[in-house]
Amino acid sequence: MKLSEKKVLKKKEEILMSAVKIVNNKGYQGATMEEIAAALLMTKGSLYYYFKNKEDLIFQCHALVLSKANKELLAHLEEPISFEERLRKMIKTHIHYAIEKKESFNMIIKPKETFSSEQLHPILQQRKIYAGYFDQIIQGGVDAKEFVNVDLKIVRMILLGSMNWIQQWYMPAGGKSKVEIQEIYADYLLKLLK
Amino acid sequence: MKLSEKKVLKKKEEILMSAVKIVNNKGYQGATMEEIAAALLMTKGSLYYYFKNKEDLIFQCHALVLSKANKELLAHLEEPISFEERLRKMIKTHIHYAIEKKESFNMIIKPKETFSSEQLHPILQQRKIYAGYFDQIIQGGVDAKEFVNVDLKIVRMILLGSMNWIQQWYMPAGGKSKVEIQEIYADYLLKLLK
Amino acid sequence: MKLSEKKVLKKKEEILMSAVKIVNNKGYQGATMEEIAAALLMTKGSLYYYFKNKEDLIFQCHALVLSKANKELLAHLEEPISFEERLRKMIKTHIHYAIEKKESFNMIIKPKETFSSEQLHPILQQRKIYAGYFDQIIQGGVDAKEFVNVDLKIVRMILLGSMNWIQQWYMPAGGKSKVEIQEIYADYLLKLLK
Amino acid sequence: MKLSEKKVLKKKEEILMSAVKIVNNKGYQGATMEEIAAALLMTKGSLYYYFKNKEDLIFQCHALVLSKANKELLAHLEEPISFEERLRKMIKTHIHYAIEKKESFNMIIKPKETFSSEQLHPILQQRKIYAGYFDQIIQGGVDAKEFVNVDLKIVRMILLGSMNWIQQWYMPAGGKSKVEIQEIYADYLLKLLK
DNA sequence: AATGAATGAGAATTCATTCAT
DNA sequence: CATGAATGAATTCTCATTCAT
Repeated sequence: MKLSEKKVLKKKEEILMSAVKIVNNKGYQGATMEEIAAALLMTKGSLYYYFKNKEDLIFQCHALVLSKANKELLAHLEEPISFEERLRKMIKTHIHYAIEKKESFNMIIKPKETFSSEQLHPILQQRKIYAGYFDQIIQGGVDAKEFVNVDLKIVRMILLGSMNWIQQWYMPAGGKSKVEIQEIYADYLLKLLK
Repeated sequence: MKLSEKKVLKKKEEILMSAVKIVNNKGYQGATMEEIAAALLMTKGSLYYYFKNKEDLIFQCHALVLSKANKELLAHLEEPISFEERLRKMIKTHIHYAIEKKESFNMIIKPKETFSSEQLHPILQQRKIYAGYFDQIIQGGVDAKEFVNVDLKIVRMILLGSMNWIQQWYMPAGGKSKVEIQEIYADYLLKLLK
Repeated sequence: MKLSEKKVLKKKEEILMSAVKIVNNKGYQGATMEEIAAALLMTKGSLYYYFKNKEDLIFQCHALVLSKANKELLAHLEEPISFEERLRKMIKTHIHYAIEKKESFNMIIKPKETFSSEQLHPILQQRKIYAGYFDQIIQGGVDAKEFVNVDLKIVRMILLGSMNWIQQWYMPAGGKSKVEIQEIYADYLLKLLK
Repeated sequence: MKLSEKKVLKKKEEILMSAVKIVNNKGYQGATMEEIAAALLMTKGSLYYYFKNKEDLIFQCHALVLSKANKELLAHLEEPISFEERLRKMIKTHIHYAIEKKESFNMIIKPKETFSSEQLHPILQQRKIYAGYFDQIIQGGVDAKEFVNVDLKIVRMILLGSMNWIQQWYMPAGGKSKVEIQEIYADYLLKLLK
């Protein structure tokens, strides 16, 4: 890869990182190319050098965020500790994302009708992988008799659903800290598996 | 109230019921007045006879859905049965809404940045009331020693969050039926309180 | 004329009197049928019982105001006093209209491009008659050697123009009273004829 | 100032010059963005590249015209000739504007209720300056005993009012020429000061 | 690589007008 | 007579997209 190509890639990611925040606050329709460009001190026109069109840009936002989250989760999966400990870490990681990277995170959890089906497919694929990591740990725990036998899919849905919801109400200022929430949620959610 | 006023109200509700579906599929920005009107075999202009502007129309969509959901939940609250039974019914009702009235339901769970704060307030107020019904039952159960002592707010959040998530994945065709899901969810979620 | 017809005429005038004010504040395009109706506690639709359309309504506003002003001026014209005295009275009357009936008055002085030429004509005709009254007095005064010989049309234009302008700046609260202005203007303007 | 900024300014002025004519023929409400754009062989959308919205565009029309008129008048104010000569020149300049730049001129004399008060203020300020130039000459003439003592404000109002009125009746084709009118008006109006 | 300028296809909104009741 | 309801054309405004420089 030539240096110039690397530069382009870096710039692309820079744009995506910034765009993620805006798209999340305003939604697909609400976010304007103008706004995305302005946040980067660029002009609208320049965005079209890097991305084919708006849909493409926003699609790549999703892809970027998802692959990052997946990578992080995968790391936990492979740690040589008990299933309960591993699931606990995954729960904390997920909550961390849900709270600290709220903007990016939203992209994972609702790809919506925004995309043409050809673009939607790889995103859903990634989501499936992400969910699979949880399934592996839960099933592993059940097999190892660490967890009681459960309906795998349903329990995973309860886990993810309840955690995804946190960002709807979490306020850094008042109430519990992120760490407290991580602990409490891990405790309660693990009760489902005991 | 005069007959004419009643007629207007009925028409308004008719419009809202139809609009809810569209707004939910396309989102606030994606739904157009044209489309909303067309679905009712009206013209754009007519909508403005009933609603001040787009924001007003969509705001009233939220208000309508919320008040209906609230009413239904309240009924369960007052039944003369054990707290566990009542909570079970409320869970089932909530899931029923989340699945069957998916469109309307979405409006309740993300009012977002769509609304001017003056309109947002009454919606949040209604949401608070809705959440309060769950709190009452949970606290009641704890006081009556039916449930173990829990962090009220957190548990309620886990309940609602996990249930709200159902609509993201539920597919009537394959897998479990609504009734099954209602039962399974109720079982699992009640484990948190035991 | 039947009683019912009289009633209609009365209602028409009532509408016109009210419309004049609105049209004057907002201009032809700015004034809406809605607003005109609302000021009379009627509905838009009802206006169309009395007037063919908006243009017709506003045209009749002009006609009404002009005919009233003309009638009043004519009275002065025929008083058995010196030309100077008569002109003085006419000046005062005109200023009175310009200040006190500002809204109505504006209609006289700028019929503009608002009207179709067929409607514009009678209005211009009336204006000509109004101007003619001033011409008669000035010419009469010149013939009677009360006034010096002047360019009739130009002087009349200076008179009317300067008086029409008063409403642009006159403020009842501060500065000179209406009566003072009437006196001062009469004094200055008569200097042109001496 | 960079070249590009200058270009924008030039284009802006080009648009304004064209818009002034249209706004004047049709008024604020009557003139459409479509029409203004078409006259410049542009599209509606482009106007919004240069101006925030219609109100902004029209506001800047006023500002442009006023500042031009003010500059011109100021030049006369400083000529080293008698007060009478200077006032005569100012009268002629004003009449020239009223006749030849009728469109632009109208904007000066009636800012109206069109503007939000925050925009209205600077316009009124400019008008005050314009009027002040006349006041200076009149007062100067009085002090220098060239003119008789007069009510400064009233006389200035008579001057401006009568001249502003010219455009209501002046027809290039028939009757007197512009130059004749300038002379006659100057003669008559100066009589007020003698 | 970036930008400034322009465009055109919608979108929301307004309002005169109509008409059945 | 009056009105409520509906309409549709006109108008303002937005924004993704293009392209010459």
